[in-house]
Amino acid sequence: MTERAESTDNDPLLAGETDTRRTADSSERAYNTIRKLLVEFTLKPGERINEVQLSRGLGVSRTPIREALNRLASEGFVSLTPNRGFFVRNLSTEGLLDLYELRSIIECAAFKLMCERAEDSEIDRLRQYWEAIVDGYRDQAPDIILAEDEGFHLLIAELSGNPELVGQLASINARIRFIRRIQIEHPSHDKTQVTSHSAIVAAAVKRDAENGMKLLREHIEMTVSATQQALKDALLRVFAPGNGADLKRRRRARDT
Amino acid sequence: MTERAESTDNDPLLAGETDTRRTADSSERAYNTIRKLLVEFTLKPGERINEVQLSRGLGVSRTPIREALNRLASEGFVSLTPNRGFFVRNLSTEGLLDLYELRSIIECAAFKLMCERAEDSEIDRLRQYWEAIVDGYRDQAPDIILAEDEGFHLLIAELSGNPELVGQLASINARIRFIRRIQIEHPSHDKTQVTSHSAIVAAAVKRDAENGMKLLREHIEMTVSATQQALKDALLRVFAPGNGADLKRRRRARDT
DNA sequence: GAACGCAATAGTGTAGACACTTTCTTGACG
DNA sequence: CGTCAAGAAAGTGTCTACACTATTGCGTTC
Repeated sequence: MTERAESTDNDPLLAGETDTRRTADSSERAYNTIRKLLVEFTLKPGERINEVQLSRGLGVSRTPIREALNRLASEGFVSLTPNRGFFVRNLSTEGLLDLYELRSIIECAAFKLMCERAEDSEIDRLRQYWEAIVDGYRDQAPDIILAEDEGFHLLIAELSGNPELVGQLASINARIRFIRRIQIEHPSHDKTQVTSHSAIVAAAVKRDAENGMKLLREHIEMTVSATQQALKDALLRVFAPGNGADLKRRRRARDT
Repeated sequence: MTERAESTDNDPLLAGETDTRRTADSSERAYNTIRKLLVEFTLKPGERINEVQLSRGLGVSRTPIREALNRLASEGFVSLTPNRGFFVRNLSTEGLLDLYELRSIIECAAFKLMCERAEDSEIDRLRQYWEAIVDGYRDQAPDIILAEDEGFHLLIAELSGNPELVGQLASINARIRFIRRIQIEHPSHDKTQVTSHSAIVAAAVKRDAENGMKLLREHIEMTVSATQQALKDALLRVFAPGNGADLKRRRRARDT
């Protein structure tokens, strides 16, 4: 998924850009809005998406809604079954593990390639990026931490020199972002990320691919278990017994 | 124990489905048809896609055409610029290398995971798959070779136990399929794949992750250079000066 | 009282129309 | 002659309408 060519003429190479579509208007706004609804669990996992209702809510017709949903389907947020419509895809604990595993694979590969190919000045850019934010890191708002963290890892991907890796990582990030946010806000969130990142930067400077990959792998794995717990709590909260009013008519629970 | 919290009915498990869309009708057919047009270079790299023309050609309205194009955009086949429409994305030589690199990363990781996790019976499934086709492999039609080859590599991804890897690989395959076909049909195509695959199977049986990954990496890298030449020839053929009839109005030839 | 079938309702899938933007054409002006 | 401008043509983005499918609700039968 996902790249997009930007402007005008066809920029010849597959422009490593990261996000593919830009419908400027309703369609784009619909995409962003619906994505937010998904990310914030306003649209709940397993739930059927009512296009008409959504289109009323957003004040546009069903056409841009459907375009946005199609895009979200390609990106794995929702699924579409023939004559029944779109459903919110639910990321189970298991699916989450798979995604994190993929992320680990991509990031480790990116780190290795970065060590092999990046200019010294580029590596230095990574160092600078981290040093610029490391001090206030712990104290930021969750959204800021999240953005800075994603930025750090994305920068590694960029320095790998392979735009496809950037695209992949960005796409993965988008899918697990809501969970990461939940995890960051969760009481169990420890701030060892700071030391992890510093160590990773150090490995990069030394171009020690092996060690850096190991650190990355551990860094990612470390968050997984915490995230699992956070996810479980979040799902419990969203589907807490007693607020059944939300799920008006859910007789058939088979989804995805 | 673990998941299966009490969210009661809607069990939150993600059905690890891999592919998400299924529009059954015009939209699905449009998707397949357009994708074929792209893969076969009927729609040429850099070219602007005319929705009206396409919809006439397929005998449907623009609505399903646009849905298909949106999907193809998310998958990287085409790009969309705001008020100008969809363009055929052109895979440059450089972009091709990036894609192959990504493929190599995914496949190697999948192989390793397979070695770690797969049941013996599953590994045997891989062996059987290959043995069943190895004999007639060289003599098949290009499309068959391609499908069998993809099937082989996809099976490895499946045996990794991570559906995300399967999805990623499938998506990559789709994007480079047309080039692979060109390469298979190209005179330079040597059939060393047979021995490569056999060696990879052997490594899998021995669960020798290191060696298998090395073989895979070489196997993929080996095809890259051949493919590059094949791609160059193909582009030359498609854009050959003198067949301007095809491109009715291409005043701006600035592409690729 | 429960299962079945049929009508009514809700919802998706596609078509066609219209508004607005981009692109092309033509003609005037330097 | 070349440049620019204005109008015409082509094309996209979105809306509304309608057909067809799935779902719900109700009445009938056993």
